Amino acid sequence: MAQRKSRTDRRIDLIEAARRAIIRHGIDGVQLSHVAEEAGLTSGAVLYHYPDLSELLVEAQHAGMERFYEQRLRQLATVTDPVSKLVMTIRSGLPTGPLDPDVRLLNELGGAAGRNRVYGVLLTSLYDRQVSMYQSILDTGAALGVFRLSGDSQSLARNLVALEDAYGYRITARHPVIGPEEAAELILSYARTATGNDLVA
Amino acid sequence: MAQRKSRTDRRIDLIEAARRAIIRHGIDGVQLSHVAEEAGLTSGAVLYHYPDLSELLVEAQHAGMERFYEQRLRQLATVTDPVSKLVMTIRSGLPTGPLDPDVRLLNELGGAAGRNRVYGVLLTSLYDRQVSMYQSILDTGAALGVFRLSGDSQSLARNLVALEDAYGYRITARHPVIGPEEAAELILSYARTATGNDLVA
DNA sequence: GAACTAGTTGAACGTGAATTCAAATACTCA
DNA sequence: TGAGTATTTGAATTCACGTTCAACTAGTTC
Repeated sequence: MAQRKSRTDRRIDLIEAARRAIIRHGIDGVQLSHVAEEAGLTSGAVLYHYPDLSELLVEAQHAGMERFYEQRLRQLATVTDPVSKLVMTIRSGLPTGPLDPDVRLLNELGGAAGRNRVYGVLLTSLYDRQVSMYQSILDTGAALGVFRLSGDSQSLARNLVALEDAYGYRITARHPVIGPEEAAELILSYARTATGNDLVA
Repeated sequence: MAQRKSRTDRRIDLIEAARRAIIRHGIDGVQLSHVAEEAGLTSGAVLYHYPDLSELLVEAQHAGMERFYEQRLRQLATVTDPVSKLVMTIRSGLPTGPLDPDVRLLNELGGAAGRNRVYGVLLTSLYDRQVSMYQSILDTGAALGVFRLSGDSQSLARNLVALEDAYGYRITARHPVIGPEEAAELILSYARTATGNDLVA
């Protein structure tokens, strides 16, 4: 028998297992047995904690998103210079490679968000928070006179997040020439014209 | 009994039916019976034409992509002025609204492309072709002295397509403030700095 | 219009997954 | 230690889906 765990511990495990299962089989292709296998449990045990699989999937997506976002914020807090912040943030929004689990998970939501309102709301809320994150970096840099913005900070921030998203898809789809480095450089080229700054640390 | 049709006609119908079924149920959630229902046939009839459902799905995705791309090219051919071309192309790459079937279909591929090589290749090739499309518009405009490009045309084109893609996702996910108009304006703001042109027709 | 061919149906079958639940097991606390 | 509770298992059941195929139907050809 698998190691017995407390309700809360097991639920955390299951959320992790669901994350992996979604990445492996797709948000619409994942099934109870996949999650059970990832968790090293039987289907019955999964059902004991989550009688409704779709609820577990939503929680898994939610947790994955929060983790992704929190991680970026945490990294951001380690520097103060707006230029470093901007460059670091651009890099932290891109997958490390085609297999990056965080981005793979987020990408699963893209299609589903058009069909499922809950996923649409989740994804939209992540986007908006990321926009705010960029916007505050841009505003700070402008206030300090480091950046000379080419437009309103919100529009620029929206475009920056949009670029991240799109290159995330390109990289996970294994574009033969656009990898993490190239994508970062493409976004940076936009960020340079947007801020009027060379963006060299 | 459903109207009897020739092999080729029926296959065309089935590809259309599969397109609708994918949009409704997701690329990983679609099943034989969904396609049959959309086509007004029984599962057996579908299987008679496509013994392997996944092949039909690939064909449906392929057809949808080609249609999307050809449509853009055709529209592009109706004007000659680089400014009009650019503005028109930006608009034609965005969904008309959250329910736009062409973009909904393409979005389904995003997540699947990370798991399925065939979908990855399809999506990558569409991206590259769209980049070429933009690049030739930019290059022409630059040659005519209408555009003063802020960087190499390939990078600018890559970013333009990336922005389209990303806003396609935002719109189908029903972002409360970013609709087709707003997205077009955001991309145009980038295109203006990229071309040094006001882009007013 | 008879023979042939291609397309379609519907029922039968097999498979695999979700669901249910009694029994087993491990932990908690008195 | 022993009673009680929470967690997990595994087997039984049910259900939904894909698959097969004989029969049927509507065209096509001669």
